[in-house]
Order: sequence, then structure tokens, then C-alpha cells
Amino acid sequence: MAEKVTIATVARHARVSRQTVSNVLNSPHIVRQETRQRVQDAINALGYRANQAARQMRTGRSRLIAARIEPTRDGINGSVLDRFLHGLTETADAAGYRVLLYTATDHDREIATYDDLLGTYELDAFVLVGTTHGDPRTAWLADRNVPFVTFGRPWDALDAHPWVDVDGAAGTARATRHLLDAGHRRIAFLGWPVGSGVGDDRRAGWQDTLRAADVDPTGLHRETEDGIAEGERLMRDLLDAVAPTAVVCASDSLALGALQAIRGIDPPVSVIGFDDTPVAAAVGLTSVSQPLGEAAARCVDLLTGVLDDDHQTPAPVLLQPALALRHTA
Amino acid sequence: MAEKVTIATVARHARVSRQTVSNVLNSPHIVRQETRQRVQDAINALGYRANQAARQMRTGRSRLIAARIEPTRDGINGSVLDRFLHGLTETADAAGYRVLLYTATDHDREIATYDDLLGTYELDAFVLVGTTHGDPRTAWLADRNVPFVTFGRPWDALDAHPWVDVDGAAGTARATRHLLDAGHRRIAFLGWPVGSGVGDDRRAGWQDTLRAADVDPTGLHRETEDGIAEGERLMRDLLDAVAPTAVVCASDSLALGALQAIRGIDPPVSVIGFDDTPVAAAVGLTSVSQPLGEAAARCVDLLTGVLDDDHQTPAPVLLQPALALRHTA
DNA sequence: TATCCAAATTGGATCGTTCAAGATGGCGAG
DNA sequence: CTCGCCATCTTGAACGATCCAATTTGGATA
Repeated sequence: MAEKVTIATVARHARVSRQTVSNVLNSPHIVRQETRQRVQDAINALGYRANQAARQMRTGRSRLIAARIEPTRDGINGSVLDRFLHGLTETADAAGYRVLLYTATDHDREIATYDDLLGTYELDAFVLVGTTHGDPRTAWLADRNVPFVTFGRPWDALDAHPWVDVDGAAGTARATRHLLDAGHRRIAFLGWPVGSGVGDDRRAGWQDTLRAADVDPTGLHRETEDGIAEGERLMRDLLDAVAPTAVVCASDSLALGALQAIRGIDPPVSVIGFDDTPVAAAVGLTSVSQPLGEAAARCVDLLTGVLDDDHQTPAPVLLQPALALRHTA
Repeated sequence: MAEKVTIATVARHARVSRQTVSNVLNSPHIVRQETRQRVQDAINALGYRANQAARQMRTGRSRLIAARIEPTRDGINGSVLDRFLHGLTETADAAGYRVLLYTATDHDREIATYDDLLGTYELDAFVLVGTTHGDPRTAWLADRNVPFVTFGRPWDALDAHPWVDVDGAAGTARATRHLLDAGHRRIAFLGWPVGSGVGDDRRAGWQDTLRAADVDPTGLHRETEDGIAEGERLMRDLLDAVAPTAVVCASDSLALGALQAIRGIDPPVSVIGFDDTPVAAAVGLTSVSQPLGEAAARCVDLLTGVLDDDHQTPAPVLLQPALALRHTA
């Protein structure tokens, strides 16, 4: 194996000092054009790459971003995070950062992991996915001045940190409007229990759109934990109670359940899901589609803003979802 | 912010030298019990964590493992990798390693990424997923003596490296036997074009099991690229040509296509997919289930074997899949 | 009590990079 | 001719850990 190529090797090869090589890499403008070229040639000829560990020791920056990979719950919604992660890896890469994975089963362990990652790897930043009311994680990170971005807006007014989110209300509103345009009036909603920021937001989009169209939403919605079986049960309940002609759901899992509940009904009840998961695509379920790649890219943008430029809090980003039309609506 | 806690801080606090603290961390057995305890107490009291960058500089080891995150193709099979990744993160964590993500669109770029990751981050090892005939990646890594494991066995006899795989032939054999036991005889197979190691392996399991049961498999199989539409097309073709009463598929995508093709046929044609993806669970598709968590764990086992112990090539691991029974078979 | 040996501990060098400060050389002004 | 200045480049030190060689310590032995 060839000798290890360090900055000293390059310096010797280009007949300059180590510092000059370092300058070519970090502040090219202060090095004379001719020298710069000579150093660059040496770098290319030797295939030199700056050692990140050594660099990190001096600068305290690791160019590493941490993201959590979820313990795939029902496997349907899990894919949302996976697609986001993929986008994150690509964009971070382009910005010169790498993504480090971690897992955690609850918030306490997750915070312990932060502590560990920061202590041993000196991570530059965290990307948190899915925020809840009174999220202890954001508070912990903010207390320690650790840069982070959340994919999901803070649901408590007091938290001020950079975030990227998709406008869930706009998504369900768009879905509801689509159904109204198709002539539906009794448009129901299957959602999550009141109190989850995301769920409330999605319900509001449906409710407000119905009201704006002079349809009274009272009695047209049901709430449950997420899941296919739960969705089916609640949809049967709705069918018995109010006989809706269409339903907007807070997730594809719920929508799949609804699809099973309406099997055989004629004329068919329209169903729209949320997240445009692979399952939705596979079964032909119309669904609200989040721009996950875009969201990941904006997360990286915000982070590099915080890390490279001033340490100011950049403006949050709210993205608009689209409606992926298939044959269930 | 409090002063940074280094090994020197701990040493001062425990009234010993830096080296003794280092010994407590790396070779506890050579330190007297009493001293060890005092150092441990100091470490806990101060919340000391060894700085990975500094450690890496001396030892040349980063305790970082790289894994690739795929550009979710059809979103169905992509989830397989995601579940594997999750298992990998968990197990690596337990073994004291962290998982670094990367993406690449083709083999050449992937190799360029290896070079970069090795040069700048001094990665300890790679986990490759999905191996093909004449895979240039394994050759590149082996040439440079970079430790790696593949999830997927080497399909060319000459490659000798640690690998973990799931016995695909055993999976399709199990599926086929299940159908035979249920009284089926005309059991078809939907698979991928000849030449892909994985696809050929899965087809062989079906074929051999039929032969063993004195059923001639001739004409009972079709091959295509992966996809739902492709599966549907080929299944229609099979129905017209040989009217099978059951079909085993090389993937859940193909199986979903088959399900659409058989809609309305009575008595229903049995369908079995492969990979037990969330989509299969959602639509009630019986499918061959790979022990992905187990596979990931064994990958980490092999890697730690190579990294921590001798640099010998550990024995490969072949895991047995299970059949997730649902209502399509 | 002095001596010796092994176990436990210590101080200095080192990994590859960047930071801070110092050296060099060319050029115009006094 | 000399000085100062600017642009450019070089030198020495530091980051925080581990390795290596040297030294101290404690207990057993003579």
C-alpha cells in the first residue's frame, strides 16, 4: 500500500508549506494564482483528501448531520420518513455534509443519544422529524445551542427554531375541494384524536373547506389511532350514521381501512388518503402527496444557513402538497 | 457553557494521569480495581465522553460504517432496504458503531463515493446491499483491503468475502410446498429475466419443488422486469395459456399485478408474493418474509469479527425465510 | 532493613490539520 | 538609499486522544 498522503506530502510535492496548502483549500483567494495552481495540481496528482478527523480536531466541526430512522411501525407511514431520509442524504451530500443515522424508542432515550452523539462525534446539527406538543427534544437542543431543524412545525407558540413543514390543511382542503367539484356534498373525514398538531391541522383543512362551501361538517368526522383496522371500523360507523358519498382521510392507513369498509357499495364512495405512500400507488388510492424531496432539501438549506453563515434563525418554510389523482376519487 | 471535558479534566478530577484514564477506557484489566472505580466515578460525574476525532487520529479507526440508501424505485421493494437499514442502525449501535448514509446512482459513482468516504472519514467498513454478477464494487473494495460485508451472496464463484443472505430458493420452495399441500398442481411462477442471481435462485426453489412433487414446470413460468403493470400483463398471459390455479411471484410488485389480473376469477387463483412488504400486509397478500432484522444483525456480527478480531474472513451466513400467511393463499 | 521484581503509573511524542504570529520580498514614497 | 507597507508565504503551537518508554510504587525476599 502506498504511503498515506497528508497535507505535508502535498506541500513537499508542490514545494510550498503546509499552511499554503491549507490556504488553497480553505481560503484560496489569499494565495497567488500561480501557487494555487501548483498546489491544486499536486493535490490531483497525489489524490489527496483532507483528513476529516484532524480537521475536526482543530475546527470543532464534523460536517456530520444526524437523522433518526424510525422503527417502521405499520410500514405504511414509515415509508414517508424513508423517502425524506433519501432526499436528505442526497442534498446534504451536495452541501458537503454526511448523514449519520440513529434510532431511539422514546424521547428520553433520544435525548440521551443526542448527548452521546454530540460528545463523541461532535455532530454539527440534527434533523428532527415529526414534532409534538411540548416536544422535549427541541427544548433540550435549544438549551444547549445545538443547531437543528425540524421537519414539522413547532406546535407550541413559544418554540422558535428553524423548521420546514408541509401545509397539511392545504392538502386536505385541496382534497375536499376536489370532491366538492365532483358534486359531492356529504364528505366525511377520518382522522386522529384531537390534540395532535398534525391531525388537527389536517382536519381543519377539510372542515374549513366544507364550511366555505356552505356544508355543515357536524357529525361527518370520526377520530381514532392510526391503522387499517381502525379506519375500517370507523368508516362502517360513518356509513351507518350519515351515509357519506366521499371521505377524506388523515393517512393512507385509514384510507385503506375505509376502502375495505366501502367494498361493494354502489355507487362507489370516493376515498382520498394522505401521504401518497407506495401502498396508495399500488392500490390506486387517490392521496395527498407531500413534496418530501423538496422538504429535505429545504431542511439542508436552513441548516447550512445556520452553520455556515450567521447563527441567526432563518425563516421557516411551509410547502404545498399536491393531490395524486388515482381511481378512488 | 461549561469548560470542555477532556481526558485531562477527568485525570485531574480523579487524581491520576491521562494514561490511566485511557487505560480504564481501553484496557480496564490492567488498572487496579480501586483506581478504576475512582476514574469511573470522575467520568460519570463530569459526563466525560471520549472525543472520537482525537481517538481516530491515533488509532486510524472511526467506528463508522457506511451503508447506501436507495433511490426508492417503485416504493414497494424499496422498503426492504429501509427495514434492513433500521436493523443495521440498531445493531451497529449496540456494537459501538454508527451508520453513515450515502447515495449513488450507478456503480461508478458509488466507487467514487467509497474513495471519498475512505479518504476523508476513514470509514471502518461498508455494508453493500444487493450484489450482481461481476459486481465491480466488491472487487474494488477487496483490492484495497477495505473491510466489507454484503447482504446478498456473491454470484461469481471467485469472490470470497463475508456475506449474509436469505435463502430465496428455500422461500419459494416453502411457498410452493404450501400450495401443493393445499391441493394445487398447476402452480405458476412469475419472475425476473434469467441472469439475475436473486431471480434465478427464487425460480429454482419453485421449479425444484414442483419436480420433486412430480409436476412438470415446463411452460408454467414467465419472466419480466419488476413492476405491477408487468406482473398483471404476464399473469393474464399465463391465465390464457395454462390456466394455473396458483402462482408464486419473485416480488410483491409482481404479485400485486397478478392479483389485479385474477380479479373476478372463481374459484380464486392463489397468489404468493416475496418480501412481505407493507403493501402485502395491507392488501392481505401471502408473502415470503425475509428476516431483515436478523440479517442486519448478522452483518454487524461479521463486520465486528473482521474489525475487532483477526482479519480473517468469517463464514458466510444463510438465513431461512418464513411464509407470512394471509388470505390470498 | 536493604534489595529486587512485577505491576501500576507517568511524561513525552505523535496523528493531520488549522490558527496565530512571524518572515520574506517587491515596490513606492520620503 | 532606506523605510514602511502590503501581499504572500513559512514556522511553531495546539486540538484530544493513544502509544511508547521510563519511572515509581508496593510487597516479597534475602
